[in-house]
Amino acid sequence: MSEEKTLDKYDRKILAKLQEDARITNQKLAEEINLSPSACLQRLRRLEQEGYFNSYNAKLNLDRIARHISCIATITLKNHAQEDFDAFEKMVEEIPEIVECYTVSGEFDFFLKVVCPDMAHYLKINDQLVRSGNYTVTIQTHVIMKENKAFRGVNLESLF
Amino acid sequence: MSEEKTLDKYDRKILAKLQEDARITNQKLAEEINLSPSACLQRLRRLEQEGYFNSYNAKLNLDRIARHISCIATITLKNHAQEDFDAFEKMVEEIPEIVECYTVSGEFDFFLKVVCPDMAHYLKINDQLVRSGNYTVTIQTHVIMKENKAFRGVNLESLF
DNA sequence: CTTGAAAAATTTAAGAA
DNA sequence: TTCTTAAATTTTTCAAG
Repeated sequence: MSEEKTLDKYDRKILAKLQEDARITNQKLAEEINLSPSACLQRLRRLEQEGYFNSYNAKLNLDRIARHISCIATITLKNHAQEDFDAFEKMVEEIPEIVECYTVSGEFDFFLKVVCPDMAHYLKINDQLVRSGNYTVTIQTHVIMKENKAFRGVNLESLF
Repeated sequence: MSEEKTLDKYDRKILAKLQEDARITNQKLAEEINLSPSACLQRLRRLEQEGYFNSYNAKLNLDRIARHISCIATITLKNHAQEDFDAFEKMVEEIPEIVECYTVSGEFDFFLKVVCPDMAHYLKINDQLVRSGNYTVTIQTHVIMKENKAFRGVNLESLF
């Protein structure tokens, strides 16, 4: 089987490099970590096979592409039965403008990130979240005014 | 110059596909959008040149890689002079465990996402944010218990 | 845009450390 | 095992049309 070995320094470098640049060629990757291309490719395929990568995504420069607003919403459900959570999560899944959703501890139940063409559009989604279903929610909206630090991967050094 | 033309349907498909799979080969990409490989590559290079992509990132399956916790923190500065914002943003920039930071409207000034090996480590960062500098902040921490929807790009359909 | 040829990268297979 | 080398395949890139 191909399971549960610890990651050595080459594996970690491969993970780190691909976080930074998912479109790097295997050949450049191999060169940067001092392995032959075929050994590097073999490791990459093994890591992929074993589920170390969730996805490879291009991050678009939305400002260049279309007028839009991004919001972070905090959500508090009125009732906390499992079915209330399930219903809310199902709704979230079906709304494509909601690009991220987390269940959290503390004052709120969920954090959402929503990307919309404009505020009118956002308000429709807000209404949909508040009214649809038989659960009741409290929503606080925070418009993103500046992205000070965009997600470009975690610092693996600080996790090992 | 190579500026300010509107995106046609091929361009949009290229952007959408690369959001979904940043490591797709140009050949497969060309096939999926019904263009010849060379025409497709020419468009991709032009889009890159014109700044439509911010980055290409592999999303790691952190659960598979190392024990860790992720938190969302809401931040409120006590003083709102420009220098207070600048000082806080500078500190955020220097802490690698902070993987995202947004300036927002509403009740809070910032949202942070933080990835740490454990809660003890998180508390150190919390202290660093509260004490360092001559600004004062209020921090509320929300531990992420479940990632209901991971970011895999925006729905371009809803923006056009 | 397309074709088609040259250059580069990926993938596979054989064998060494 | 995991690596390296080297050959076969595939992809990328470039030059015309």
